[in-house]
Amino acid sequence: MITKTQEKIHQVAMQHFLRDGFRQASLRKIVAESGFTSGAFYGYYKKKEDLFEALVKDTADGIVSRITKIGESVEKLPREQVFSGMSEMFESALPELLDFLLEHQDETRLLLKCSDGTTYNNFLSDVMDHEMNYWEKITGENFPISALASNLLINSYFNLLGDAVLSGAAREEIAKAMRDINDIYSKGMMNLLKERKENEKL
Amino acid sequence: MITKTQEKIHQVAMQHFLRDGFRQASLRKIVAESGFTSGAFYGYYKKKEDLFEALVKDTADGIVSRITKIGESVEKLPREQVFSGMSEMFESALPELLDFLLEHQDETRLLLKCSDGTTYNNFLSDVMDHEMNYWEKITGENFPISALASNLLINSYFNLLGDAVLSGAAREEIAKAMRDINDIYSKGMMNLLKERKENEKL
Amino acid sequence: MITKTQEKIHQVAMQHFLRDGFRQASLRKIVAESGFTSGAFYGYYKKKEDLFEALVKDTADGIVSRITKIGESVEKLPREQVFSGMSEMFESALPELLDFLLEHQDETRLLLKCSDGTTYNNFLSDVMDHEMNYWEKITGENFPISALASNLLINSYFNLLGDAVLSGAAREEIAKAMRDINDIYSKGMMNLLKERKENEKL
Amino acid sequence: MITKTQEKIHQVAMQHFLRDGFRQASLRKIVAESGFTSGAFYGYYKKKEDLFEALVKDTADGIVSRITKIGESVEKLPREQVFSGMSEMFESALPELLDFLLEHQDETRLLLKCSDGTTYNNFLSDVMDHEMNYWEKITGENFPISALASNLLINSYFNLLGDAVLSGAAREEIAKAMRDINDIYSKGMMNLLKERKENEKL
DNA sequence: TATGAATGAGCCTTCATTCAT
DNA sequence: CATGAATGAAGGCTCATTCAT
Repeated sequence: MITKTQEKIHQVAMQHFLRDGFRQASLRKIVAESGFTSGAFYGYYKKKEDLFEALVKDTADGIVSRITKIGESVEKLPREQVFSGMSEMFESALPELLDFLLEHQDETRLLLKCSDGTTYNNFLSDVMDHEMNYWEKITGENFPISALASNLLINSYFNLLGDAVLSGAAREEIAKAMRDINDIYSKGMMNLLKERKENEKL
Repeated sequence: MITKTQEKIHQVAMQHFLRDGFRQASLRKIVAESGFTSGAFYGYYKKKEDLFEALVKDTADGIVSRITKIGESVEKLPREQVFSGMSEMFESALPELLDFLLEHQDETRLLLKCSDGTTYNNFLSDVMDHEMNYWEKITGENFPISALASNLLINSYFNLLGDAVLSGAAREEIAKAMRDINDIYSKGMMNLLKERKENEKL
Repeated sequence: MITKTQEKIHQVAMQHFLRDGFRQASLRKIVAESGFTSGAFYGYYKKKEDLFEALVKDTADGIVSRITKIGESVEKLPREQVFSGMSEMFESALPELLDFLLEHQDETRLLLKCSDGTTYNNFLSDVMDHEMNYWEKITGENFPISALASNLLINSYFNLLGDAVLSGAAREEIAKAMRDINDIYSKGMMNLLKERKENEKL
Repeated sequence: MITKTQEKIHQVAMQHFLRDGFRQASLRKIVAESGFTSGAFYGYYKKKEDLFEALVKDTADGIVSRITKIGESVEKLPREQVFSGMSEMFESALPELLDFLLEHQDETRLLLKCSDGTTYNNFLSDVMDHEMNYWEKITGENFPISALASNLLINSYFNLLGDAVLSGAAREEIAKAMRDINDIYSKGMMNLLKERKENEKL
């Protein structure tokens, strides 16, 4: 399905895109370093960006589906349990997402740091925007933070996760850090919720 | 101190840099759209990047000094109060930083989103790296999260702040969101700390 | 090994370099007049200077090797015969060098008159400097002219040869002139040597 | 007659022209380093080249007149004495010319090595061409070397003189070297003449 | 499938010079 | 006398892409 030629080009392109970013990377150099000519490349791809997509698509889709799954789980929760449930959700969904990202670190970096000039630019934000309806439930009458705040927090959380994966630390260290961070987020939110409710009663 | 010519160039450059990013923006187009020739530009600046710097320097310096000031305040706290104190610190320092960023929204966006190809690339991360010694105090024996986790959190916090400012929301809305988020962070951390201490006693 | 395209570019470039010198010649004009675009050029060469080198390298190497050969012959002479021998050496080596230069007149002119801005700038002086150890023998106890004088003379001789070749005169006329000039040099030197020796005896 | 402004510009221009050559030197940089603006320059000179000329004219004229004087002396010699006389002429005229050149070393270097792009390009050759009628006498029935050969030799001699002056050696060393070289030239020529005459007799 | 020659637009920068003030 | 803003042309070079073979 994928020829030796493509394989070689992919391998070299990965290095270049990681090092220089999509736009700054030179297709001619990638192709030349792969041992082929420009013409050969265009037998497989129509545009430079198609090469980027080839490197990144599976990982991107995997991330989207995993994040979507988290969203869907949250959505299914009864409104009163959204809050307590969400933390557990994250906690239980995190390991798989984390493992997935760690197994595709290069591609993740491509998506998050090297995609300027491609449709994957602002990949994470776009995903979050797209799935935002899932998270909207946590905003509302029973919960006191604004849509803006929750939006920022959710985004921030996934950016943080990306940074964690790309930090270069060992898997276990990252996992522990993320568990702690999850704790902080959820405890912080629960506490805020409780406090506000108490205030309301007065 | 700044001529009409520069003013016009700055104004047009701001639009182009915001739209295309530093690298992708064409100096020729900026200058032409400003109503001048390339040669005129180089009477004022030595390099394309100098133009970017001219647009951004004051804001960048302002951000650095304000963040540094927060760090220094935290550093001065006695170790036992770092934690409770830090939240207050942030809370009290935030309004000024926030106002500053909101007053220089375009420049802030330039710094955070359009600086690829300039020395301001990764501006926030660099600032945080540089000031990291201030925050290290919160990692240590009395506090249970790893250096990685605290590093990620601090970075994440300022990125979130940047996103908030650039969200386009009204100042008050942003300020409220940030106060809530501060609350969540600090309550979350205090809670985690307390819980861990209780666990230790057993 | 060399395409029609390169051939055409070489031909046009030769004219331009001869007329304007390397630096003053416009690559854009050369390429355009050759019937191609700038991009085409850079498929063959990495830099403007590489084009110059392509035109000139073989000739430059040929000159260096021929001059080196003369130097080596001189070096092998026993000290007492350096002087009488050198003249013969030159006389016998000259025809080949002269023919070589005349066969590559354009390239020679490029090297001697049009190389400003390239590594071949000061080509002849550099060659002479590099081979200077060969000629040093003629300076010393048995010979009365200073290192400066001999250095100047040797340099002058080869510059003169270059001028002769580039004079536009017919081969035979040039050859005859050079033979006469060789005669003058050698007779002049021998005479000076003899006279000084006689003076010493007194 | 020459203002402080011009003086300063001249001084800086001299350095730049010596270092970079006329063409490669940047007028803007010269003027700026002199502490003035481009506009100021054009109050004194119409073109960049005029500045070069201002630096060089007196020296160039001095050289021309001195060389012309040598030529005129040679011209006045009766035909039979051209040969023996010429050597003396050179020998007697040399010191003054040499001193003149040494006193104007910078200007001489400008003329001989840095004048590309000005009317002084090929200054020496042009002078020699222009004065060539003076030297033609030494070619002819009584003298056996061709016009080409004598032309080359005369040119070569003055080039050598220029190199000597610019060698950086001490005045006395240069003078001695030139005396020796004169000797070689004249002895060589006399000898050739004598030998040829003897051959003719046979 | 792969070549490799060629395109054409674009890049940032430098220059000598002019001219209104 | 000097300023300094502006010109306008030119410079070498890189790029993604096309296409006949």
